[in-house]
Amino acid sequence: MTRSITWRSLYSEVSNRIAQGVWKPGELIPGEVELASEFGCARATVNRALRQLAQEGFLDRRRKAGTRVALHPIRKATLDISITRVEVEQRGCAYSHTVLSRKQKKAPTHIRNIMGETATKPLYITTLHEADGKPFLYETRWVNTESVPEVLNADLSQISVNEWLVENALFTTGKITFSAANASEAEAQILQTKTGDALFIIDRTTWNGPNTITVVRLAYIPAFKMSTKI
Amino acid sequence: MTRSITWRSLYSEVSNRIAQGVWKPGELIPGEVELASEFGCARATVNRALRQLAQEGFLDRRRKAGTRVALHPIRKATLDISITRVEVEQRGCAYSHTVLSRKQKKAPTHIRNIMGETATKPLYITTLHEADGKPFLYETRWVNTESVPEVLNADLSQISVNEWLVENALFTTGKITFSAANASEAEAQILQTKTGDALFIIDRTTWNGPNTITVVRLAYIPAFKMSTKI
DNA sequence: AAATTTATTATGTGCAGACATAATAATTGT
DNA sequence: ACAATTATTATGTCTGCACATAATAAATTT
Repeated sequence: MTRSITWRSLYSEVSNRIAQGVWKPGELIPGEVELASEFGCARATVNRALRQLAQEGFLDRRRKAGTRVALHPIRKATLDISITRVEVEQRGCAYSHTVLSRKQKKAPTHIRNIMGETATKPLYITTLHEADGKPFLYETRWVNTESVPEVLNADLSQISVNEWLVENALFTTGKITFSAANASEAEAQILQTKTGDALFIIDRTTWNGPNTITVVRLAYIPAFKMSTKI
Repeated sequence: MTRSITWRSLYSEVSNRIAQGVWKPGELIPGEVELASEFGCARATVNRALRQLAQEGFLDRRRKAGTRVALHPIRKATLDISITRVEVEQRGCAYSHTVLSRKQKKAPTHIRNIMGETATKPLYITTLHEADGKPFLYETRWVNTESVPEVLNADLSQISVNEWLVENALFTTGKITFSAANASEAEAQILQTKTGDALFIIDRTTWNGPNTITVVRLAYIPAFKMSTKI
């Protein structure tokens, strides 16, 4: 018996037709029923392939209107946000970290605006993450002690806050902002670089439902690059 | 007749169980058959929901081994990489651009290493993209004239290279690198900022099959931030 | 005990058919 | 001419079933 068409092979075929310009941007491609008969497979199989391509931004699909090749192929770059230890280890480096400070205190206004006024006395922790013993990432973090009271008793010398939170505080949504900033004098000293050097910055806020869990700022060393395929 | 379970409702239910810790990180959750009977729906529906959750990094699924809640929920941050015009317009600003230079010349070594030695005399174009008339993004781009010879005749005053390439040169794969860099004297002047200011940098290379299409570096103004939800 | 083979099992995928839904086109009423 | 209503249609999704595949566990041989 001949192997039947797989949705992946159909996916490839459609990709190729787009890549080679057989179907041009903005153009309406044949409907699912027509493609199913062309390729001799079930409509569900066509649907699976086209849905995937649409999700990846290659196609625009709308009921009744049909399926078009994306006019402005909004490529989606997917960045894997993992814990810092894994990030360092994936670069083939030995990971270590040092807790620089840790205290409960009143948050400054801009943090209270994010965490809400109810978050009295959050925990403020600064950590230096190291790759092969050299500075890699300076993390400044506010943890809402009302959402995650157990953090006050956690031993953060063995496992970083970063990792502790991932395993102990679940979150449903988050917001990430990427930007660049000049290193302040303090940051430069901690990261062993020069004041004013351009640092790659990630600001991240995470929530579990309506409750803010943590607000964190990650300042990477100047040499840091974050790559992904599209 | 009662409405049947949708894969989205099942998706929500499973999300909640993870978020609320009913199913904890690393834990094995019930199999598809069992869930299907619990929720009174077909296995395909369960599969659809769990597959989606796995794709988003909440679950780890392996044949025979079953489905587990992700131990290190590697959150995937998805950035939409669209053309600059759209990016500016989405910020509610009026878009314009100025071609600063445009000539065919021998590429420097680091560009030839990427584009390949065959790419003789690529087109080098520098463009300033403006939001509400003010500098927004400085683009320096090398276009492989062997892959895309038509670019030599394109009128890039009305439509930016960026946009022209998206519509005229299809690409199958690409690589994006995000980093931070201090503005050079020339960059600072073009972006109307100060030398040394931290700029958010995106380097992007795109290919169509084995052929390099273009190598581009985007230097954003210091105030630039790139956000996404996770 | 170790290595190899065989069974088992949960997910992965394919099919045909049915109905749901959203968006558009055609029709009707004013 | 315009607005409101009614088809029409392509995608979206659910069902029930079957077989494929990968990974593990069990059984067997060496």
